[in-house]
Amino acid sequence: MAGPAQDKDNPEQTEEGGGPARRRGRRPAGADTRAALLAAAREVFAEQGYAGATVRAIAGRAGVDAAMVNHWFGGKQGLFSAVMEMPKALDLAELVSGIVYNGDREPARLAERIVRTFVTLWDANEGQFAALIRSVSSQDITARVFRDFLTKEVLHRVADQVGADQSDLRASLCASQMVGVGMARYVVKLGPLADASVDTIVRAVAPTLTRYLTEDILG
Amino acid sequence: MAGPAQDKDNPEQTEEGGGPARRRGRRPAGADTRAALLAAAREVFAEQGYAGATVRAIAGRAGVDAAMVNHWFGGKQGLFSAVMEMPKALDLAELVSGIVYNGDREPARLAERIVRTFVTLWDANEGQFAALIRSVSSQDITARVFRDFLTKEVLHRVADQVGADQSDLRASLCASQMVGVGMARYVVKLGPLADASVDTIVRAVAPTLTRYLTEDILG
DNA sequence: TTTATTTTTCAATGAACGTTGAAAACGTTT
DNA sequence: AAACGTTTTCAACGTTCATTGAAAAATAAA
Repeated sequence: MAGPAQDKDNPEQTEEGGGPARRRGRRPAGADTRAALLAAAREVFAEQGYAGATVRAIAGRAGVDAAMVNHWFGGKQGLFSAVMEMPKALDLAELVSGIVYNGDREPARLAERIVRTFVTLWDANEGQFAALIRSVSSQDITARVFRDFLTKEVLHRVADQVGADQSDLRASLCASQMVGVGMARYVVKLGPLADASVDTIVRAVAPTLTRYLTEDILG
Repeated sequence: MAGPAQDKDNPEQTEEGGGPARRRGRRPAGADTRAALLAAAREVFAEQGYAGATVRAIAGRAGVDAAMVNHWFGGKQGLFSAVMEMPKALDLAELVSGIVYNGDREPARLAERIVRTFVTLWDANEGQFAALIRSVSSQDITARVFRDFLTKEVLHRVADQVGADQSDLRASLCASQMVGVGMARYVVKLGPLADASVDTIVRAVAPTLTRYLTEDILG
């Protein structure tokens, strides 16, 4: 990453557009440095992976000195652990609640709601899905944390809605198809799926989820 | 990555188990340093990502000096580009030929052959699928190269087998479900799919591919 | 054989990395 | 108001990184 001809290091410290140079010492009350570091770290780790993310870049985005990482989290690894124990879970969890606890438990419409909600959400936040995949595939412990979260907060709720047997397997199959669509549309950017409208994807994929939720899957 | 207490740097140079210390200068004929670097780089980039992979680690695994990366590829980026332009395509391409050019074009059996072949292959080579995903999601140009390869060498061949309309979309949907199964089984390691037998996965997933290949997908 | 060219390792370079200790600024307690 | 503890930046440290130039060894050409 080093070398003679390299033009990185754009300042981009915080939102203050060229205010007075920050003096040394404790800042005025109200600044939650710890939270700012957590938020910045979540972004940078997702964008760059663990090795690619530098402490200086994270601190820079949070608008504080790199030494604060050591002071608050004991080092880069500690910050990473802290990020992983709070993986921005609320948004997704609330989203799933909105899909599932709806009064309408008819499987075909439940499936359609799942597909449409997630594709619409991922379409709106360009790059969010790819960042999630990068994060999950970059380190083993990330995958473990994500799996625990997904199982507890999402799959079990979907499985509870369908009265069928093998509900865990059924919910996992649904998740696998949704992740596959995301990989094809946002990461690999396969033409036919990347260019398709939300409606097209719903028409194509929702029946697959319906089948996973209702039909006999084993012998 | 630096720090006071750190115990890395296990030699692990090449396969020669402690032979005479290699002398300086050109080595005897027959040693294809360029190819050795390419092979080592493919492994290390897949395992560590672009930022995590060091030139020293790659050269060490190839059994040569780190300076050879500059001599043969102009630097780390050049080596990465060279790796990506030859993404170990032959294995997968030949595999697909075996699945597709089989005489048996009946969609349901074609779908079953696809699912069984890929899951069996990925099961046999533990970590191969995860390494592929890490590689594809780590950098944009990797995703582009992989997409071009997948479209040309795999999807078009599958699409040619089914005489239906929208064959590109159909093949892409099949690929999305297979990638999703791989993510769930090998990367996130979702229990129900990670623990399931190959037969179970075939019974659950193959009908999905059959539907993508045959049924009316657009209203 | 002598000369030239290519291939390889070695040693060194400057940059960037994570980390640390001390000093400075702020809030809190006495 | 004075003392104390906490928070923050700064400056520096040692390490590791990618890269480079020169020397050494092998092959190729003369």
